[in-house]
Amino acid sequence: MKPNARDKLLDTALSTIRKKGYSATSVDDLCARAGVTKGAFFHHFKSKDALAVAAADHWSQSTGALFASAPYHDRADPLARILAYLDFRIELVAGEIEEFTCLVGTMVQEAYGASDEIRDACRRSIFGHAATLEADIGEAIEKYGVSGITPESLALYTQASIQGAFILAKAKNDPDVAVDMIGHLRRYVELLFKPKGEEARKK
Amino acid sequence: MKPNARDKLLDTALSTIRKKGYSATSVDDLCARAGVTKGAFFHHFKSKDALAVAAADHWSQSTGALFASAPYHDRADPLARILAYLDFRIELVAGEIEEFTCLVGTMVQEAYGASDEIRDACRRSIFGHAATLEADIGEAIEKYGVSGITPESLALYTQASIQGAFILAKAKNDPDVAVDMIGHLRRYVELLFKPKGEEARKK
DNA sequence: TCGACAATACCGACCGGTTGGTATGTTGTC
DNA sequence: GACAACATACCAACCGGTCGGTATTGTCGA
Repeated sequence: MKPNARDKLLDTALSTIRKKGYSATSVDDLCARAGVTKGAFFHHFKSKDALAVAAADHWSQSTGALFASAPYHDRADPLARILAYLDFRIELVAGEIEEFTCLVGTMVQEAYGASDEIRDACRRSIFGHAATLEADIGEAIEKYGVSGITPESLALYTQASIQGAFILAKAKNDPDVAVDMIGHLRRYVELLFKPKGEEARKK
Repeated sequence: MKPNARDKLLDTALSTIRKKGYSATSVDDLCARAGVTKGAFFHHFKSKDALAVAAADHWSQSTGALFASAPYHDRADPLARILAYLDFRIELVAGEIEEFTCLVGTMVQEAYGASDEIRDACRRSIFGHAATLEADIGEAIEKYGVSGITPESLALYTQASIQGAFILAKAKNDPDVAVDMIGHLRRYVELLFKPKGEEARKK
């Protein structure tokens, strides 16, 4: 089972851009790491920016598969599913920083003003993943009678908090701070859905 | 009052790096925008990375002055001060994206793996600003009898959420989503400190 | 008050290496 | 023999950084 040049470049792009950023990652560097030639690169991608768009889509696909098969969907209660999702996000924060941070969150910061195509690919990835949370949030809102928020808005806020957690982890060069930040996000969700006047005792 | 080359370069760096990212901003570009020559650049900064560190420190200083003189300190109640701070942050989200997003949040994503000096300058800026919130949070925790969180942790979480809000605004190319995200952060703080007889009694 | 000197601020041509991108093969497969 | 999948060689523009030089300012003794 031999991966072709295109797949090797895409996989290499994910790790390299996450570690060095998009602009600082050169085509030559990518080719050398992937073990392919420059000719192969421009055979599969018409430009460096096109590779970035393809990498963002590849990212959407692989992370989509990861979350689709994650265990948090099993819970019967919609709030439990949301909290289990956040616990899963906490579990993912492990090892080196470039291994758990977000490709598209990193890339959009650099490229939002330079390339509409890259920005839009990153938007699709982030907002698309957020959309997968909306059903559970909507159910929880209805079940627990919460008012004043929409499923879309809260779903996006989970992603904002997690992206921000990655920034702080990078700044401090310490994954633990990201775990702490997602813990706050988890507490927010608990407080939001906590039935009034009743203390939900769990864990 | 004629600004010297160093100050012009620093001011230019803030806006340019916020718009294009650090790696994509060339020394020539900076010099052209600032109206100075390359000789002047390397007279004042020994390298491009040194300019980045100086720009981060300059950013810390100017934002520090902005928040120090902001009106939210006037409130008598510590929780009111925190909420007024968040309202102030919401007010700041106006105009073009590159005018309200965070220089060091953008820069640390690119440079955390490439330069310890830049990463540390960004860390000082973010964590230093967060530290200015700790006193108010500490007072509010004591006054409202909240347990389970530390002032440092919550202060950092405000910054994480705000940084994440900027990422989403960039991805969507829409400042409004950032306002919505900071609104969630504000709601979290309200819920955290809302007097709850039952929870205050226990533990 | 002044000239001598030094330090600082700034200039712009220049350098070697790297950049994204192209033009032209070569190879394997149907 | 057509076509996709690569490889090789190459390019002009650009990159961060250097260097020798000049203009301006500060200082201090006479």
